[in-house]
Amino acid sequence: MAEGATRETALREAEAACLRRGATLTPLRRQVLELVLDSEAPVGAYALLDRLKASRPGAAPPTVYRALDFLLENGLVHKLERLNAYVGCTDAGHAHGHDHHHHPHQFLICRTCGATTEITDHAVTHAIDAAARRAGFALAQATVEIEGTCARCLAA
Amino acid sequence: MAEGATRETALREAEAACLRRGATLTPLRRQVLELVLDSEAPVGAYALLDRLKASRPGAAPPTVYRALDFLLENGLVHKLERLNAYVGCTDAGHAHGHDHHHHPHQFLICRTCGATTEITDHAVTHAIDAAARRAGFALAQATVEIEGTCARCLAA
DNA sequence: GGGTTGATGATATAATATCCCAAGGTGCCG
DNA sequence: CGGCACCTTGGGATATTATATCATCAACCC
Repeated sequence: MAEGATRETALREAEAACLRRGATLTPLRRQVLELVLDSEAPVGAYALLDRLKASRPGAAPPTVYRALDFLLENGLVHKLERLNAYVGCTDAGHAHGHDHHHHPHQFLICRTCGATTEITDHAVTHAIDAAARRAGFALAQATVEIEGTCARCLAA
Repeated sequence: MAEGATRETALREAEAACLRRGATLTPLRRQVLELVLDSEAPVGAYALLDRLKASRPGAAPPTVYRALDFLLENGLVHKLERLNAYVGCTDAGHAHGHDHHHHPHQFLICRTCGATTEITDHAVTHAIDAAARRAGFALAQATVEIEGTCARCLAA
């Protein structure tokens, strides 16, 4: 995120995805999405709320949580459970391949710089599917959050 | 958990593990561990606190969080990030194979009955290791939480 | 005794998330 | 037009999860 071009692309794709799904990307929701996309690292709900207040003084926790719920539902952002923070979905256009909004994905979270990378590793996905199947477990969604040190911080 | 024999075994192994590690399983820590082991499903910190108060009226949030921190450090319990809840580690004796306390593991969480199963699937572990390596990422710890419906609830 | 360390007690506060009710807007249908 | 259903937002209160801080106490070492 954060390189200008990507942000605009992501926003355009978000609007297209909502259109396809019959969902409405209202100004408020779009603004929260912009705030998430503008963050380098995962961003907490209350940090979003603070920034939102600059243009909407009346904003309260439910304001941002409702918008986040919508964005999560529609696969436009993801939540990092270990951090209680949110990131934009960078798997541009995944909706083409998936009717459902929860495409399989994993995160690499750097403990040093906080940067978070979304990946879609099919070997991981398959191994998890297989493990669930072996346990007779019907998988709905898998959370994979890998913590460590990113390549850039290792170099430094 | 929760079948009598397992509980006692787990407690004995916990004491042995602490001994090996030079850590002290004090009465308080042991009691919190018992409370976690006695729960069928993952249990929240404040639920533990309520139960703890029965025998320790003065207990406060830090009381239980400090005990949980110790138990997490020593690999005796795990935290489920999606649920903000805690379970006993059922990988009995993993400390024999791992000097460090964070042995690789995954969870299967049933949305219907809440039951949570810890598994250690080497294919998943390897796939994650490989994905991290490919990204030049030094893995410290991976959180894998698989949500869905367990075999028993599927049958019903 | 004096000093250090580790564990606990106790109060307060921070950070994250949800509930509830009301108000406005939009479209649909009679 | 009027009424109704639906979705979205406003706004306040509250619930839930987690940490900060300072004091106390016991064990141990020298």
